[in-house]
Amino acid sequence: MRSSSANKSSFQKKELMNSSMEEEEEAAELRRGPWTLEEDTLLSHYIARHGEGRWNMLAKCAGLKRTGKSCRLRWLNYLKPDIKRGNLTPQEQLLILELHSKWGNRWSKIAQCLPGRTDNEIKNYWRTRVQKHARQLNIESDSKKFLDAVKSFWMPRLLQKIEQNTTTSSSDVNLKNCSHQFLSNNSVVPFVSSSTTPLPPSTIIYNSNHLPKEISNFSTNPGVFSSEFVKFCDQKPEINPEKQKPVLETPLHVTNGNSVNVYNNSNSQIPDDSYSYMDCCSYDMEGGFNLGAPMTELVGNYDEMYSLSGCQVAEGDWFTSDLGDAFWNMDDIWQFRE
DNA sequence: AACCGAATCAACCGCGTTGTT
DNA sequence: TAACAACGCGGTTGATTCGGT
Repeated sequence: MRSSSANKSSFQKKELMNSSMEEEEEAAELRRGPWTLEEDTLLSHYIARHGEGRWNMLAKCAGLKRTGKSCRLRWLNYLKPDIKRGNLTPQEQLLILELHSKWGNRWSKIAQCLPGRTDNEIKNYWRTRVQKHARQLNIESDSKKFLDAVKSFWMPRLLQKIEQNTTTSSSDVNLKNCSHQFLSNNSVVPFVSSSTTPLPPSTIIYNSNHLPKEISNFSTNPGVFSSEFVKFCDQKPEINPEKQKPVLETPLHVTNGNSVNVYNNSNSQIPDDSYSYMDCCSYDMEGGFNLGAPMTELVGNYDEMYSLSGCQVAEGDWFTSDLGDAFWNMDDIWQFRE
């Protein structure tokens, strides 16, 4: 990338000087700072006609006095039609927290799991909201301590918020309105139910790398999907041997976006390698979802950290008192400006 | 109404990676 | 295989907005 002009002929040197002067002139002409409406229109129209890519050339051909880099960024972060505007939903926040705990600052990777959200937006969310609270608590935001606090207080609160939204929302809210399905190739598509049966809005299924293999082998009726909250973790928790097996009092229905699959204890359909990733689930047999129903027993070490319904925390943990209060009082976390 | 600090977020920058010649 | 261009990512900056006094 970095070239030296040493050992060049005088002709070459002259050429280089000319080209660098041209570059300087070009650079002087280049616009910086906020984009104008006119520039946005130029860029959008050009991409609509010619597609994206080759950004430097695109910038010139479109008549934009911007760097290719700047055009790319403007398109990806702002102009692209599928960009989602507005505040992050509790579901999205929850996902960010979980994925960040797994992948760290891999913003673009995290963004791939949140359709319509950009890496920049997620990065900003993390820095302005999450890190802010870490600072307030005098904890390093990348420390285990903070991670524990997030898992123990923040995530349950988000889950609670999701539950609350579920109760207050209409029962015929379809899952497609508020959730996404994470497919095995890591791409994410909005869930579109083939059924007219109302689906619970809080269902999240993600990181299907670890979804049971059986999922694709089931032939099922999509209309019977009724798990209230099903979540799979990509990160294998430390398993308490005595608690390894999830207790499914009723069959568990899991959707991969295309079909619904049923698991239960009796026929051991949940493969050993996958049930341990099951974080929590609850199920209402009757097709609706029953928020009053007890949660099915949690699996893995997360159950010692919290339960979905009660947000219980093991006694004696360092964060249960003062710090816990600090977290509980972070009401701004749950405020969503419209 | 004016000021000021904090919060937010769009945009920039540097650098590593990937693709092309 | 080297050189270069383009791309993409993560960190940082700075303009704008918000909220309190």
